[in-house]
Amino acid sequence: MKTVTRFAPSPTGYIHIGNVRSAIYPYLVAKQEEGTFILRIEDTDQARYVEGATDLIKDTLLWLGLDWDEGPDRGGNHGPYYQTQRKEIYYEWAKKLIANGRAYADPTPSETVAKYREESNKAKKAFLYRNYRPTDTPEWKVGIPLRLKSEPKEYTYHDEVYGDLHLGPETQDDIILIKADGLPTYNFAHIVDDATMGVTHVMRGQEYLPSMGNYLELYEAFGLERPKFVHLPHILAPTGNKKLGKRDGAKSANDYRMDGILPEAMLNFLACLGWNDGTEQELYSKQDLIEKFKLERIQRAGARYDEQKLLWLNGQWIRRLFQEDAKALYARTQDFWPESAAKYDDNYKFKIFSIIYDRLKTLGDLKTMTNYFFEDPKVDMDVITNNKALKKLSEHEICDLLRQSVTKLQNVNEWTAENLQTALNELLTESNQKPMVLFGLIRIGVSFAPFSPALHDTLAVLGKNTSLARLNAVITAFARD
RNA sequence: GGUCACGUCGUCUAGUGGUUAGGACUCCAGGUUUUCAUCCUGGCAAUCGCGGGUUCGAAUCCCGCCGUGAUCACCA
Repeated sequence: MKTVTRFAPSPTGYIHIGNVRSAIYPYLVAKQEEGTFILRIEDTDQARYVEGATDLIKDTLLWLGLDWDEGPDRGGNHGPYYQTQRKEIYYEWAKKLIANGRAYADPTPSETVAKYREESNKAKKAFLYRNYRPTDTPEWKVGIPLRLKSEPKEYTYHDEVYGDLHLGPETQDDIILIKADGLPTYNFAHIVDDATMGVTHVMRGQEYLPSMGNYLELYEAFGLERPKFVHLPHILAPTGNKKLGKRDGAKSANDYRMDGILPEAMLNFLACLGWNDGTEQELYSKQDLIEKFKLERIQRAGARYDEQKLLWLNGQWIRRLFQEDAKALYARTQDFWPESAAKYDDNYKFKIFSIIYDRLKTLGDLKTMTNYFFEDPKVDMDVITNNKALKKLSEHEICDLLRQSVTKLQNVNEWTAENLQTALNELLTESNQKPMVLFGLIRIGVSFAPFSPALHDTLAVLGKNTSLARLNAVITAFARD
């Protein structure tokens, strides 16, 4: 049987990164078995529906490279892929249940149901509606909630992550199948959809584990074969033990994209949060993941969301992708340069990127780390006088050193990194200074930045005119004092 | 309260009867002739939730306990 998996989000806003993983794993399972990955939009909750949320979700999936085989924009043989467009299918299935006496229309007003619930809560008992099942039920029609007529019993099932599990009769209840607004509940719709779409692996968060009793009963009532169940552990918030949610500041994938996190790193990070292949590998490409992912190696305990590791992974990916194809990676940096870079061409920016990429944690770092390549830095004498290595020198000595440097550098005819390296080394012996002092001084004089790439690289990219002009500007500033 | 699940360094984890309990992130120290970062080397860090048992031997098997979380919607 062909493997079919699905990601079925609700368009109630952006999907935060904690939920993205439940799209990644089904994708990997489908791809590694040359199966089908379906995107289904579960938009049956009209109250929480957010306009544009579907686009946000699609963007996120596309950014991460999780393209779906069937679903919105792609079509497929099992559509429609929006639940609100599948009403007729649900009604048809509902009628099967009514016909064999496993569902009934419930005329009980919701206020009364609420009262029942309150009673149970007060008595400190789990609320089971079947204890209040009405005896006189009308014929079902849209407008009246349709409930499952549960026949509670023991169930045993296998979960690919959690192993063999069993559920007692107390877990089954007369759940609502179709709401008064005529739309199905998740509990009912997902089973019908998965069955009609041929889904072989039901993958979702572990919060659905307690509802399995009801689902198992539904599969049975429909005479359906059970799909494989894969419940995923929660991703925990950075602090506390609760699952990560928007309230903990769980950001959207788009937030990370704008911060300059690479999708490769995000995919790697999320996939390995609660999963590993048993080796000591840390860096996984999408292809690696597709080849090596194994459902049974998913952790059972929740994994804490640790942004530190994401950042590290991102740095690793920046370096790796640069080695693989520097130009291609550079092309992805367009939105991350400081404003002052706008008037410079790609050639110049690519040179900068080439000497600074290996100290970036995110592409966003470009914004703060490259300013001095595009505009002359403000000459700030304090930066020099407060410098640890330069403190010991008098202003006079510093000035002399600067002049000596300018003279030396002026004689570098072909302004290349190699030649500069040579000149700089000669200058070191001639001036009889420590690298910390001499190079530190030139570095600051030319950038006034807390850190920068290797000095000879920086000077080479900056160019002869700019480099010398900046050093002269510092000399002038000293003379003025 | 009922039901279910989970429990190895601060964090992510390896580990399925015999290991000095391994790796990664973070942190610290040293090195790579400037800074920052990369990279390399080394270090700190888990009495394997606790208590019993089985066994010559247990993180690994059994029992009990504790802790944590999820769930008990006309939300998904």
